[in-house]
Amino acid sequence: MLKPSIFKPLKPDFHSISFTAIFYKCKSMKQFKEAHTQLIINGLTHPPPSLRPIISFSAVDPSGDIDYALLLLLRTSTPPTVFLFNTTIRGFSRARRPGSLLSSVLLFVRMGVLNLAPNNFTFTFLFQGCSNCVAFDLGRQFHGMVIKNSFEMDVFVRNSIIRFYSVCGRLDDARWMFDESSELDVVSWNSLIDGCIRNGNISEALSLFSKMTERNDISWNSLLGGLVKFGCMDDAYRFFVEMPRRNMVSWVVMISGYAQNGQPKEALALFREMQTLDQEPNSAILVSVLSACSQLGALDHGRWVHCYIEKKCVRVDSILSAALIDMYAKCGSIDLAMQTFSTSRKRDVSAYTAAISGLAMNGCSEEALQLFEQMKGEGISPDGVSYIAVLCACSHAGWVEKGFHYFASMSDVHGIGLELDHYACMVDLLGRAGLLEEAEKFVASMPIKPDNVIWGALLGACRLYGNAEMGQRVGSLLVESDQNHDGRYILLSNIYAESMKGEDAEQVRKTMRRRKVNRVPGCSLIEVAGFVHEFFSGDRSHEKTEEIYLMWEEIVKEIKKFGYREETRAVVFDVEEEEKEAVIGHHSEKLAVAFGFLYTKSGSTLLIVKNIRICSDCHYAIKLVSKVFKRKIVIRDRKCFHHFEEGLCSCKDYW
DNA sequence: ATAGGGTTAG
Repeated sequence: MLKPSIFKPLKPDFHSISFTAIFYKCKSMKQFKEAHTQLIINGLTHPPPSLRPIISFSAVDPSGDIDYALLLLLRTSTPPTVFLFNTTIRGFSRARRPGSLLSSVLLFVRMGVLNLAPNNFTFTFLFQGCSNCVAFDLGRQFHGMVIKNSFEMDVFVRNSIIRFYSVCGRLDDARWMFDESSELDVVSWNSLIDGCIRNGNISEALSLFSKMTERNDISWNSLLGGLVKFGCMDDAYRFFVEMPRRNMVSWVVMISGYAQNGQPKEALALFREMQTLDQEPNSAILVSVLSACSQLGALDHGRWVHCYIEKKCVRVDSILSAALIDMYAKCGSIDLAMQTFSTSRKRDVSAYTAAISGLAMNGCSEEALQLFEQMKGEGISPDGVSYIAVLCACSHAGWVEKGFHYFASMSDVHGIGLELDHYACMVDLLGRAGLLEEAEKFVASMPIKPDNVIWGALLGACRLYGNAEMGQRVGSLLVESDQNHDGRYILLSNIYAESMKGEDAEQVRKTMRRRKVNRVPGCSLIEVAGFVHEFFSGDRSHEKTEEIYLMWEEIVKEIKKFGYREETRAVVFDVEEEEKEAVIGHHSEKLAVAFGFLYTKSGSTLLIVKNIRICSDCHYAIKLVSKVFKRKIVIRDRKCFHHFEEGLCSCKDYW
């Protein structure tokens, strides 16, 4: 709340200098706007000195309002200073929204019209904008102007250019700027090293790093961050161990890196190490740990983090809130997710989106759309991510018309840019509904080039509906354009096999072998008593293997009484022929179920996370298990949740 | 009076 003392009393001789003082005390956009209102009410003109703080804040502060800054800048009674232009350009450069770079450029042009000469600050900010937008041609023109105006020896300008060329993929130009420099500082080195990593030249980055004479904490963290972004977690960890001092950022980079690079177990292990060193995690680390829990379906771990947050009174911002909701939802506990959502105090678009997508993936499409409408009713604008959740809800429920309605409203009503992910949802929607021709036409009509994900969605639908003709057409293209993706070959080969084209199926498998594409092995995770256990297909490495296999035999014996017969359709390409028989019965989720039966309280719900899609045999078997043994079983596969209960599945056998 | 390189979510 605004403190009245800032504004009162208003004296009759109040003049603009006093307002400058007031502006300097303001700490939020709201305060600034109220003070500005007072200034206008008092009939004062807009002399630039009064507006400086408000323009700076509006343009640069994360909670600012860049449009407000622009409005004021263009309305000052006397021409604005270079400083004000610089600040506003800086604001647009970091705004990262459509058209913001153009605004920076227009302001730059406007400066010229007003005969204001740009300075070194101006160019530094312009290059930031060009880097953020990867605007190579524009940046090169600014580089020309820098040379003409003799700013190229300014180390700040120079470093911003090094960074600019690096992100544009012009490592040679970046290197040239670096080598030609008479004055280099630690930032120049960090920027070039980051550029090398960005452009895939890890060895050059490491060699430069070893040549650095001055290395502060940021240099180390910068190197770690670059390696992590490039997926080189082993290298990153080596430096993490080696570095002289680790600060909070180092831990964040490593733990979030593991979480983002699909190594959630390593993320949790490092988090534990951090705790044994009595280091307090910050909220960024907790977010990453929650993300790791989501990936593993590690509900106990996730709950522990939630308790920790409450015990330590960690401030729950919108990111942390979304991460908590997402964790519960991805661990199959949609009730806890919704409870967390409804008790969270700040519900912004990300918290809503997490809840909507949680409902959607757990098969509660109706509730998901209701919540979406509620969000809009509260005046919160959806963004591109919220729409992915909405379209996903429609897709799972088979609501084609609704899906198209929302799809159209994205750009029409909310002005949100349509991205590949949204198109992929629509292809999935049509494909799942069996409208394959329409799906193919939809792809053909896309204004952006469809990527492999789009074609993959179409191919999946072909398999589901047994459309061999389209499946072969799409699949043959896909195994060429996405050569390293094992799933494409498997789908195509199965499509051939199912339409009695055994030779073609074999041909696809040969191609796959020739290209040395490895199959990602099916793997299921189950958390029992705080430990995550991992099972592969036909796995015999677990210390309780004998018991587990015996238990599964027992289970099979029982469900056979209720009509279970092993099915083979889905496993045509699962294993080499001779192994097939042995492995069908032992897909990883079955082993996980057996393990769960052995080591959890009877009657408790089992949660299993699988890395690939569940096959129809396992699906059928587990439905029966849920009925015969009166046990709720939740399996999260690559695509959606399966809540098995009383012999039925929440996916309605449609996945 | 302004600058640059390192961190989290849906």
